[in-house]
Amino acid sequence: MELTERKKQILKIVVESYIDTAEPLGSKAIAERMPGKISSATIRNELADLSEMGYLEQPHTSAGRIPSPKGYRLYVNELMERRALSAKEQAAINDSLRGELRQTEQVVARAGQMAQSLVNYPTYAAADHRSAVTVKRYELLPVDEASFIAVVMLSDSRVKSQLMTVELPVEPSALPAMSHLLNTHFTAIPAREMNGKLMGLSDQVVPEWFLLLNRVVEYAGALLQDDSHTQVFTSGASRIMSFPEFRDIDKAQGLMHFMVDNKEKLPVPTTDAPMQILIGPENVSDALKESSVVMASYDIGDNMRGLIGVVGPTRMDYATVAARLSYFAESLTRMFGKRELPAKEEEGNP
Amino acid sequence: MELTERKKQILKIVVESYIDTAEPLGSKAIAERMPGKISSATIRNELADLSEMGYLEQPHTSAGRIPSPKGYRLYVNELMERRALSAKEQAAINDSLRGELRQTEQVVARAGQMAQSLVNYPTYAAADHRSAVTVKRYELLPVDEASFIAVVMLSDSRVKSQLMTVELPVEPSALPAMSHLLNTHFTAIPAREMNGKLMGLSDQVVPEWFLLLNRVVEYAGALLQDDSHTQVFTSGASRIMSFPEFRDIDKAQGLMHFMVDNKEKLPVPTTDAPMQILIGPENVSDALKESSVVMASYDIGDNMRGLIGVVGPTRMDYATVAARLSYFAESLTRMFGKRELPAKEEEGNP
DNA sequence: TGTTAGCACTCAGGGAAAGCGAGTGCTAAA
DNA sequence: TTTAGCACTCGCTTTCCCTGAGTGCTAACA
Repeated sequence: MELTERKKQILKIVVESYIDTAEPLGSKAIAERMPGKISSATIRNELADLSEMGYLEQPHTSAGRIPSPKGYRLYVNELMERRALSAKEQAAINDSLRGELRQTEQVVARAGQMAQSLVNYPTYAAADHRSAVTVKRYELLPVDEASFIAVVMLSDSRVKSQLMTVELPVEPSALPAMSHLLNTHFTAIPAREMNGKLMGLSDQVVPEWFLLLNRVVEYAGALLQDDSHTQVFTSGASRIMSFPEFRDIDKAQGLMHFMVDNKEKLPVPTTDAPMQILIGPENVSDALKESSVVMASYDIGDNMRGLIGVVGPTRMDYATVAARLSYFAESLTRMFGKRELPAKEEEGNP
Repeated sequence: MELTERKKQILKIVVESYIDTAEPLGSKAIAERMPGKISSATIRNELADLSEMGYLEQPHTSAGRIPSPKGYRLYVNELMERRALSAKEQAAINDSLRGELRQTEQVVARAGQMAQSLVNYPTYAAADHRSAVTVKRYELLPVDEASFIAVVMLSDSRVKSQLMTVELPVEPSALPAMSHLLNTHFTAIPAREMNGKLMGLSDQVVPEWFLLLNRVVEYAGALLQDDSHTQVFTSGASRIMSFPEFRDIDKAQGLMHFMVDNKEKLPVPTTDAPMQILIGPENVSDALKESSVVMASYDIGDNMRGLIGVVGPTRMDYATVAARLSYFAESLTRMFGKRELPAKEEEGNP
């Protein structure tokens, strides 16, 4: 059976109406919205075809039609108008970005919140390193005879530091030498290579240093493997419950549990595309089988990628969300994509 | 009217049964649970008295009785058995604390999660500084000709650092002198005094330094006022929905919204008591008027206080929650209360 | 004076029955 | 291929009734 233009048009009407009202749409209502004059009987024939082809479903025999996931997919791929944002909408986004740009570390969380207020669906946000982080430089600062500060500079220009106390007194004059040793052997390598390495250097290392160096190396290793940069933030999760499809408490709970207590398992993009949409059963997690997710990514510095996800019912307003989210992501890239504090790489420019 | 022993006993039975089943309890059922043989008619007389005194309520004329907030309050203050934990329960808590103690900064979040699994109600966690944080020491480290690392050590022994780039070249040799200046004038003072101070020192400051120093002072000021230590973590919030009193989607949403999107407004202790309980309408926030909150605090280091809160329906199992939570808070104080890296105070011991 | 038995009364909750109405599929004619 | 007509389906809502748990009150009892 062929998917004629008219069928597509009908599908589009059904999808958009259902997005709007969450009510099934019947043949008569469709007929009224079709351009030209077509009778409801004709529409019924078309509807039967569309159902047979799997683009529409019927909640029960005597109800109107609603889109199936396959129907949404076609809508998103072909039918949806890739709307540009109105000047007003763009201004709203730009306004929300103006001002409060904080530490790189907080950009992600804020971005999620802003997106939330833009799209009016729950959102989540996270960041990922595009390539492995390594240590760029160590610095040890004396504090008093029993403690010192370890400063670790990472390849993505983050700087981390920690106060450390050791049992054996620290000889302040020895710290530069130790820093040097660390900088020589423990930079630009992945965490897993760090573990054994100190052992291998035992002939070069004064035994008294060993404990202290070990502490620093352990700390650096923990930083590299630290998953706090993988931390996921959600905003407006409770809004889920205002959608009629989640008025059912058990469904709502399933989704809420996922969004607030299992954030880490929220989907991440599987492609490099600037935007990706997962519709209902296309989601891997069971909890999301009745929801859709729109994801967009943006650049932070030259080595990180931020992610914003929007969660909603399968009938979410893809056109609006996609338009706003992609504009927002582009704006973020524009703002944070080029590091305002360029990190000079050791290898340098040719 | 007097609150006789028997009345208290009846109240206790009603409260505990209602905590257990969330169902109103009738005179007959109460009579069966009373020691000795008392007829349900007698109980009914007592119930009428207790209702009149405001300790019990009736959902409707022909239902049994349920406790009023005043009834819960009496229960918590007088009737509840302050249970000690069984050895098994204590062991469970100790086990959960063993092992993964991370950075001080993460203790709070983990503590909330652990508490969650202990009490089976949603929890929240936060930390507060008992006294104002100030900067204890600055250190500026050269990176390259246009950037340096600012290391700021705070009075609570946290160490923060940030990479900074300045337009004017940084003369590495000048950094120690700048550090010294910062350490002389910008330590041990509150953030609000920092703002103007640099201006007042303009005669002592080489003009070229000004920009750079300003950046560092601003950074330090931001750290002191940083509210990230006021960040609130919640665990298991979605569990709220499994209580019958929150099967109503709108109630559930109200509370969820509060817990996941308005965490900052969750109650904090108003007294120094190790544990505080807020019952239903005793809560200030409207969203919590039908819930109860049990809060406990513990020490982190010598200058911070962690908070754990448990949120549940008014009929929450106060006895169990209070017992577990206080034991848990005590354990946390034992673990983190004395800083394992003692921060030497400038003033020192006498 | 407190306790108990008895009794009429109340009221939420749970079906069953009935009516409504939106929407369908099918048929036959245009 | 489109349209009008028609019988049929089925989820929702409303109404009504019944049941049973639980009450308050009264009068008798210890």
